[in-house]
Amino acid sequence: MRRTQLFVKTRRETPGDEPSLNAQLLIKAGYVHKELAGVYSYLPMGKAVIDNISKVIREEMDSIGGNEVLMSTLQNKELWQASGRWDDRVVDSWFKTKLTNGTELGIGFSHEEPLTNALKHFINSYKDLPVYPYQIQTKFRNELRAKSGLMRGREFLMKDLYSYSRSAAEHEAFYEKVSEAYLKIYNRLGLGAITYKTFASGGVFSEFSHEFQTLSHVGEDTVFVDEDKKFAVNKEVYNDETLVKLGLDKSKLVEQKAVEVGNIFSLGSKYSDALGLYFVDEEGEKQSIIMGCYGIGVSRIMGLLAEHFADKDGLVWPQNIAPFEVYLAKLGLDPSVIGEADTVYNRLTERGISVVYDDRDIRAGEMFADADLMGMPYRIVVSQKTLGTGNLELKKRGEQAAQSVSLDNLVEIILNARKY
RNA sequence: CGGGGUGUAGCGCAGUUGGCUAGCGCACCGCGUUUGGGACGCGGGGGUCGAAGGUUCGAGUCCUUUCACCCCGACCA
Repeated sequence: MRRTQLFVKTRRETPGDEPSLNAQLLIKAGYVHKELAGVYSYLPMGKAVIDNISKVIREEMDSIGGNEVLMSTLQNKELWQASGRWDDRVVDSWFKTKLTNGTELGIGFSHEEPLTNALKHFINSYKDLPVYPYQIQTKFRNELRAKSGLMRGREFLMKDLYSYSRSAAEHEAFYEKVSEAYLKIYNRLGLGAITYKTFASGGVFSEFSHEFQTLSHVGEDTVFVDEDKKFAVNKEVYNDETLVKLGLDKSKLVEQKAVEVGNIFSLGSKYSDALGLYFVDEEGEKQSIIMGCYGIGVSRIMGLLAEHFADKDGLVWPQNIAPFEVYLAKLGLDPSVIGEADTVYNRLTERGISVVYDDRDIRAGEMFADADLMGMPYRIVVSQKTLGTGNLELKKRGEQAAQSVSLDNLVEIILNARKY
């Protein structure tokens, strides 16, 4: 994309009402627009980052048998009354609204009830199970206090997967598969080394659950990490009895701040029974369905990545997450420079490399500052100087030195650097 | 929801014990000079000072109410 066709503009100054680094950087660099406290809109590059994160998640969900769906945001009150979750005393983060005729509606904060209800049209026999629907969709939660930029919003993007299994054993096996898929996702997002599967409280319907916690000084959670076992325990459930049960050595645990980037729950048959979703087994007997739910905060991860991969000059995206792999800077208005930059832009684009081409008539310093702030992994410069060498100038974001390389080499370097 | 802070141009801010035409920087428009790390000069446009009400000859400034944003806490299936 040409910079002259990209409507966003970077800012020099930090927004005064955003103390969190992730929101500061993403607003300054033109990735998001703040609508309200805890409510952000995604501008073109922010949308691209969301899509790139979603792509990783989607591929891993599909690989374990996920079926992607997109559920409605407006919710039927009766379904939630069936499970006992309509009452504000049970779920205090509801947003609710009304039809003009007075009928109350909910605005979805999760989707166990409507999804389970919809599946009643398709699940009858043991032959129809197991199934694993998931979606990447906007969730609404009326948090008392939004904070930490994109990391804790009232409206946010979440991947939610639900499993419907025929038995506890079948459920447990899938729960483990999801856990492994989650670790792959965090690896591919560049967070693998600092993300830990974490023992946590189970909420209402099960004794325990597992969270995935990424170590970060901006985290709201406290966990105790066993580095060797790559496992952690949330402070909420940290006690001697739990440590014994988990086989952890208290002396090896280190207390750390962390961001919850995922959570997996066993739900038993609470929702399937409440909504009347059953199956008939081989003997013709009606049986309960065992459910699980598995969440990943997509927009929260975007905030975390922005916060984690940054330096004093701005964002530093991993190559598979960056909205563009290349920031192509054309210096000056000399026709031969413009011609060469156009050629480079076309060649890279033809090879499937995503490029933002800064074709504006501005000074070099301003372009470089923008390139750094926006955080694309590669910066390529075309100028009178590079024309003289016959090569192009390539600089990786985060490194000081630039190198002089041919267009063909440059394409190879960028394509070979793709890890996933 | 308790406590604290802040609302002045798109953004960041200043505005004295109430005083005359509400300022500065960035951004934006025009002209010129510049041109490899956010250039400079000259000229210009943009404001119901968060909102409502009140006190006063006079309110950005004082009072009341209210809304929003930020922080701490509580909360976070």
